[in-house]
Amino acid sequence: TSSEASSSKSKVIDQFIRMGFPEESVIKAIQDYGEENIDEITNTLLNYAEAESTNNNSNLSDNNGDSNHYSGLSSSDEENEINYPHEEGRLQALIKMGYPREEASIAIERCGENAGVAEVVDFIFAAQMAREFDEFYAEPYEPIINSNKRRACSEPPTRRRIPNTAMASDEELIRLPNPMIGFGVPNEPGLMTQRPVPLPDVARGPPYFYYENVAIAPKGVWAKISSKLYGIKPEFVDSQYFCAAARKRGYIHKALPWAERCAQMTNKIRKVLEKDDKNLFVQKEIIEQCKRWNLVWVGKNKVAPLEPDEIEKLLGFPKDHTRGGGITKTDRYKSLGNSFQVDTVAYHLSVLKHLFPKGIKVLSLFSGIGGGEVALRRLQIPMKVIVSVEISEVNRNILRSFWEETKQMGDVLIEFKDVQALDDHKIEELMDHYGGFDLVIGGSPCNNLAGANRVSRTGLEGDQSSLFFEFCRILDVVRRKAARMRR
DNA sequence: AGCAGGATGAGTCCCGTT
DNA sequence: AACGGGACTCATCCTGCT
Repeated sequence: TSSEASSSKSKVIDQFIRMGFPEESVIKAIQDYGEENIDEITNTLLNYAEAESTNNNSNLSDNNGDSNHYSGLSSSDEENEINYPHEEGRLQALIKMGYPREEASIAIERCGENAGVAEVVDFIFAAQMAREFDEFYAEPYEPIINSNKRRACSEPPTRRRIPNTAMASDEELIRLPNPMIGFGVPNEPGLMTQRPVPLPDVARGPPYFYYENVAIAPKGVWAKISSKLYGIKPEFVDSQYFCAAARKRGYIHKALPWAERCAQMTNKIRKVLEKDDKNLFVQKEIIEQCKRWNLVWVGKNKVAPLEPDEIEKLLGFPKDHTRGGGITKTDRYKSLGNSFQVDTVAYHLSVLKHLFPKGIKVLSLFSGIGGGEVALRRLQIPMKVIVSVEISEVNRNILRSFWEETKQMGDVLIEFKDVQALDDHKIEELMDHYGGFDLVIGGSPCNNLAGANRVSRTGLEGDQSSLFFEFCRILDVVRRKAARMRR
């Protein structure tokens, strides 16, 4: 903020501090490597962070308050953001930071006039990483840095050759990370794993899209999904890091299991608790059972299954979101069970906030009770257009009443019953009418993938789960049409 | 209809031991 | 490496009651 010369430097520092690294470490790393060697700095900082977390993770309070003002998503982000209103200003800043003029100006053009310098820098990084990713295809070496073995990635990126057979099997095997904390979680600055792999070139261009399904699917399913979605690697996250609901989803999210049928169990537990001898074993057993059946404490010695209201809250929906309009309790359980966890999705979608200040146009497939829409509203991203596809009537009613209640700016909510009814021609027509879509979002049916299914766990080709291919089809049409519209 | 209870089982991964 | 036990899972179907 003092002078322009120093502001470009502090920009780099700021960026790392915002990623959760201690300020002094950042400064030291930059002194050691020079601010242009971002990769080296990142590796060094990761090493520090790992050493820190293994040595002592208990004495966080010893730090004085000054050093931990890196509150991930807080509004201070916006205040620190230095906007260069004129293209020339931003270009100069980037060149000063050491980026080639040509690369910088392309990035500025692609990011639009409202983009801040930090965003443009992100874009350049992504482009650089994408190029490296391409090399991988030309000349095989280990593509994915295993998050659990950070040591392997903290070394300089030596390119180890691996046999071709390993390449083939890698396509089949997408390993679930443990723990599933995604690319980092609010209030846990130290935790960063499994950053989504840089986008392959084919995935570039609008619209953004967001796909979700159960993490623990039959073997090969996620590899197939990934290959159909431009080879982008899935991100696996457990919502327990965002709310009190612990479920593992691939993207990306998590919903609640069916846990309302356990009257017997609650009585058993009450009886046990009323006895005197509650030894350690019994206590452990009780906690175990509560977790298994998803019971909550509702009084002395009393546990109970979750009410729909409570599930609503856990999943991040507004109170009574699924209530009313003649909806039965069973239907509420069912609809909620199939939904997004709003906080988790909102965290992922938060990157869109500054990209669409004037509103976003969304194609929402398998909308359900509108988890994606609620997440966008939570982020205060105005929704100009929602085209929603949802087969269940009760769910469509819920989404419509949410829409009417919240009065989005465009007042446009178009509903379709069936993804298959949304044919290619219809999509193009809608895109012509509204000027394209900014985001395609949806989670396709998990029935035939979910472990709890005893009857028809038939995989991605199953009756319902095969609708995933409709997601791909629609996304592809939207992308190609968008490309044509840009010309 | 709506609701609650209960039976139904396998694929996958983790983690400890051999 | 290989093996085995344990834990886990956006489910489905049927029954019986109100």
